[in-house]
Amino acid sequence: MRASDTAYQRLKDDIIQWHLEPGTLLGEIETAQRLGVSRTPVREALSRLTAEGLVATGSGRTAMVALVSTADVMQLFEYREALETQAARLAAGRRDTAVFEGLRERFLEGPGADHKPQAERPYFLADKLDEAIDAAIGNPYLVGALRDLRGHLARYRRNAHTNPVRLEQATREHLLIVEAILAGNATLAAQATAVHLHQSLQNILSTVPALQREPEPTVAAV
Amino acid sequence: MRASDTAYQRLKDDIIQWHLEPGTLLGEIETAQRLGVSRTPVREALSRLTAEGLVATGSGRTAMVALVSTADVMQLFEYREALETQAARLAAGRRDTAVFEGLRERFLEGPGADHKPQAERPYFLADKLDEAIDAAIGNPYLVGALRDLRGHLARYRRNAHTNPVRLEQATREHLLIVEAILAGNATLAAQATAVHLHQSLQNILSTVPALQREPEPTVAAV
DNA sequence: ACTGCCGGTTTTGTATACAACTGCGGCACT
DNA sequence: AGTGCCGCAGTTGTATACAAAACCGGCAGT
Repeated sequence: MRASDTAYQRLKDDIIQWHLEPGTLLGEIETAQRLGVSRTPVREALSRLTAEGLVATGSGRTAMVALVSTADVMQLFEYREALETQAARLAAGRRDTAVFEGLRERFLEGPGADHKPQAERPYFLADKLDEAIDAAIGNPYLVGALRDLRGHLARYRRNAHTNPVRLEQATREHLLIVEAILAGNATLAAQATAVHLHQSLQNILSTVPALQREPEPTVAAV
Repeated sequence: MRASDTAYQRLKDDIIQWHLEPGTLLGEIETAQRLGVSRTPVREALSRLTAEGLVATGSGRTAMVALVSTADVMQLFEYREALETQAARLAAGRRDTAVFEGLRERFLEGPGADHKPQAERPYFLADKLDEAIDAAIGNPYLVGALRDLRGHLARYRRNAHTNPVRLEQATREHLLIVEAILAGNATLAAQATAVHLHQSLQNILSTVPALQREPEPTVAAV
């Protein structure tokens, strides 16, 4: 494996798992030494992460881990809504019914049916749904954008982990999306997705009580 | 200005203006010599263009100008629909009425009113509309995605240039979008945008008669 | 004649040396 | 005391040397 790929993966993982906190400065020399490679592959890794939006470059080209904020997550979800409602709409028109039949049954099954720890199961199924939708739409532009988006979302997952009530609700929302896609109902699939995203955002915002009352998604309060 | 920035700009312009045709191989050494810089900035430029999707990397990491095809433009427009309908929807809720009033009047004015050659005027106004929408939504995720998208669209513009009837029709469609945004009617703004995109796609496809009958946007026939 | 291996050539990948720039601290001047 | 300039330290930007890997051709063996 190439050094630039490992550098990219390690940096991305560190950012997503909050080992590198938002705002952390990523000097090329320092990062290169930390990862045990030279500046060249670090540069490439930072370049890719900057394109994805996980790293931001301030004045003078200093790279730092992108900040998070209530305004940011709201903007992220506006973007997410654009992509995922379209994805659901298209998937409803092109899905392989066998695949979504399988998904539907797994969502209906009781916990533990597929040898997964119960706590991880909702995330596991959600990932499978994402994969199935990606495969169904088969549009590299859209799928690529969705992949980058998921990197950002993973950073906020940490905040939303803790609520079992929400987890069960999310599973029901996912099931509805699967059923709409299975029925070939594009409009319902898109709207069920929009509902799910709304609830999901509310849940994330509720984990940051101090900031959730921000009235309007104003321009980024970096 | 930095060498990597000029390399990026020159490559991007060359690709958009078809000086570099789709499929052209972009060897690092050759490109570096052509642009009069070393491989390092060329690498960064190619990296950025690859992230944008204007350059694709085949097996063995060889870079080449991304291909175009009927399937590709259809996929691009699915992605575009996701982004631009959401952009119009949000803009209707947040627009500065003065800005869109100004736009509306310019769309209604006769040709030549703003010292532009008549042929360029529709493109000029369309760009202004894009800028106004970007400013209104103020969402870096969405605006960034729209910017990259426009690079791709510019490549297809060349095919659509020639039809004055379509140009006039497009201007009317734009006017409707402006008026919907101005009225704060998010739903109408999104739907008017969808209509415009549909017509625009039809127009592009009609310029490639041999391929337009392709029944379904199947997986990219590279 | 075809297939698979092997070596050379050319490419990309990485490391590093050097140049240019940025930001900061201290100093002098007002 | 405040402000602006200057120089230094540390950073990023670029070029280039070298390493590794992929691609192509020819050759030999079947």
